[in-house]
Amino acid sequence: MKDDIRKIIERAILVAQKSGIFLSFDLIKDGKPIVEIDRPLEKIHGDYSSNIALRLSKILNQDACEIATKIGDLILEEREKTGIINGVEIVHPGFLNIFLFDKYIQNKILEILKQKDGYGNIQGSRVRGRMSKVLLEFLSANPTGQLHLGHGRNAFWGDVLAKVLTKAGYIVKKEYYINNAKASTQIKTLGQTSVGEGEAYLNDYLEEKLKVKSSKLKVLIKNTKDKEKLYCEAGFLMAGELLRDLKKFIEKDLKIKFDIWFSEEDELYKKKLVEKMHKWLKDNNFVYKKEGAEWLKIGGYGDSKDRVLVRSDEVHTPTYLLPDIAYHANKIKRGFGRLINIWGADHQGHVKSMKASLKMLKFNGVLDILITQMVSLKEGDKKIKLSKRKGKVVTMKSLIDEVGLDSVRFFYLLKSLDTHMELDLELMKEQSSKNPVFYVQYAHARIQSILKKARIKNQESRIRNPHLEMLSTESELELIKELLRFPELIEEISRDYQVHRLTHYTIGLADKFHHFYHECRVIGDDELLTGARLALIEATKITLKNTLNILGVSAPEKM
RNA sequence: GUCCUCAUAGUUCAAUGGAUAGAACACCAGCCUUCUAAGCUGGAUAUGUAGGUUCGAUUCCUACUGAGGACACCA
Repeated sequence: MKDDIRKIIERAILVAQKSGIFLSFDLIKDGKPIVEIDRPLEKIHGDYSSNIALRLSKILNQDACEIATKIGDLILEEREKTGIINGVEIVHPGFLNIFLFDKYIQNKILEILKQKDGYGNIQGSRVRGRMSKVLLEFLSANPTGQLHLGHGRNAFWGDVLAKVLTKAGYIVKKEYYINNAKASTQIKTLGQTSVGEGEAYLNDYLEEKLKVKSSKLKVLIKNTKDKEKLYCEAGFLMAGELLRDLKKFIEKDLKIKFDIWFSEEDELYKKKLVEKMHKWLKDNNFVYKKEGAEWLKIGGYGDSKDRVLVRSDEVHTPTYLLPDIAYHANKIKRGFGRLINIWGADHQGHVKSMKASLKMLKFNGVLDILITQMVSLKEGDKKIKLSKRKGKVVTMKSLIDEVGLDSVRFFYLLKSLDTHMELDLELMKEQSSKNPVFYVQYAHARIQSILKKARIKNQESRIRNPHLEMLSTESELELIKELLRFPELIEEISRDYQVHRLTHYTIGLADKFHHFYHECRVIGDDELLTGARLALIEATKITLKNTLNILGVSAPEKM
């Protein structure tokens, strides 16, 4: 749609250049077309608008309105031939507002009906080869306990982004990185707690888990003399058990299916990838010794300073940096050209390190790291800090049990990742009945109800060859235009990752539908009109359902 | 002290540099003989402060104020 319009404007500009009306200039700048097509907020400003004349004003040293007028005239010359743009309007200071033929808009319904679940898929995606392969790593919570409220953002965002990118034509793998290396501090600490010699990570949940100590753990305690080794092994064992719970919760309760569960211990340490990376870095002169530790010369690659790679302790344990580099090198080796990581705000300081280390590896693909800002809690005026270790831990489980998954997902996905999300637990519970998710779901249920009635009245077959020109009232045309935004949105989100725009879109779409419902009766005496309107609500249902599917929110048949 | 993010209506949040800054909740006034009133229609209220860039700034830049986070041989 947007592309069609862009092409028409570009063609007009080329014609103007050829005939000497405009000087010659490139239509593409920095890899992007200079002709931008927007959807105006106000409908009196057209179906689409372009600021091209304002942009050209400087290049051509001409008044923007004059330029817009010239382009507009050329577009109108092709009006009948293309059958897309019906009219243009030039508005101060130089906007080119575009009005489409109703027929062109109406006929788009047929495409939606034809594509069904596939509606919204971007056809003929521009990305090919390695760059089309995306590894999306998210959640990756330490296997030391349950998921808390902060994890929800990461989890839902990643899940939805994966679906959007898939629709946009990428091949996406969702990966969960299991931080279970025996050499790591958190596994040792977990192990220490597990054998009853520490209190870190201890809470009701873990205590419950430890009560039913597995026989393996008992054997381990009995047979392992070396304390250090005992902690490592016990931690690893316990992490495995906790992970089983976690996995089940993620798949069953959060309804998120990861493609790959990547075990740090098994995939990186056992397969000696950490060791190999260490050697490679040393061989390539990226490492130097200082104060008994090994340092990585990462400061020269964009990080703010050099970092410790291997500690000065007796056993020379690596810091997180070494396995992380090995991990990312492995992602690259697996053929992914686009790496996306979703991290919590507490890892924000490592973004530079990670990017710098990939520079060392001469990675020529893309690494995007999304940071989810903190979730804080309040009850009334009191702020509560979320902490994994101590204090009040509110788990995702308890929230979902209380509010329901649809509501929770919708609520989380309504907010940009960059905002500091403040949850009022009381309000959330209250909102479970006032949540906009019900507004959206209600629209879907309503459509189903009408379609069901049409089926009973044997009117359903009319959808097949609808007389779409009957859809001429404002509320009908507005609804169709809203449906047509969906693929545009998928395309935009695949570039800016702003998943929450999709959630807001469902509200807007439901809004347009409810308005239409109020204005127009679907099943009536006029058979042609009934058929056309049935086609319209069928297309609305498809679009709404596809969007809700992406969000992971159910589209109920009735409410 | 340095770095990252944020500051919009009473509240929770929107707005690829665009035109009259949008929703929801709460509040007020209307609308069910008709496909689901979990709906529709109407109403009041907001861009932290001071500069700058631009035809045009909530958006970009600088300073300030305030909030959260990160600054380890933890991950």
